[in-house]
Amino acid sequence: TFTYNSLLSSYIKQGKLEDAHHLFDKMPERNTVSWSSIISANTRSGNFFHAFDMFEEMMEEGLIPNEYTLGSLLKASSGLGDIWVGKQLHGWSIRTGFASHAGVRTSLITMYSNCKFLDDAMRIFCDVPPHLQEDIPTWNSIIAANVSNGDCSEGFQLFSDMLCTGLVRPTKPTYASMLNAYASVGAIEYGRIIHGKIRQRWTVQQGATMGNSLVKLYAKCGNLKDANRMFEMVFPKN
RNA sequence: CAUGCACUAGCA
Repeated sequence: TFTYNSLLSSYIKQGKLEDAHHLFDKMPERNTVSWSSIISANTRSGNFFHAFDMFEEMMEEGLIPNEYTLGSLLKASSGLGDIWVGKQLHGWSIRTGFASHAGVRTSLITMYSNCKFLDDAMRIFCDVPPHLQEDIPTWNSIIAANVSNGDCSEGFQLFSDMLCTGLVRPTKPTYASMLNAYASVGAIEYGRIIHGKIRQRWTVQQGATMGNSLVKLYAKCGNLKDANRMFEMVFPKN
């Protein structure tokens, strides 16, 4: 089964979902890892309903989801904006103890955030025990949650709290959220500082996924010349 | 052997 799972995950990495499903169907044995792989592949590609279908089939085979499966299922409910399913999963993860895993927490925060329940997202974040404060996706998710739900000042506060712990370094998603926040409050000069930090750490190529946020920042703040310059740097061929 | 975080065109 390990061998089959490895092959399965390599299909998924190559984006060959058809082949992955085909292999999955004819595997002699499927364990929780196999199911988690195929379910996460479906949520990542936006097939949320299919992910839940597979989840049902998994249960029918008598297998119990674990923290990996749960993360993907929460992401699927988040993608559907289905707060009801999300809450069911939340309840179940508390009862089983999986809620204590960093990945599950992050998914819960994102799920509540996408469903516009910022308060619930914050409640989850506040329960994070100290030893999980070094998990950067957890910070990123709660910062993004506040920024995208309109509470930028809380986003700035959290960012600074994060730096104060000294436990984690910002990553690309962290900076992207900060750029979005500065864009939405029109603080272009602070945005430039972030831009500088990004340039210190990544090449234009490596930082390409933050290009959109940079274009947005400069465009929003009326500096079309810089926005155009960013656009050309990030998408040189177009 | 598998999970979770930002960005991801235009119009509306």
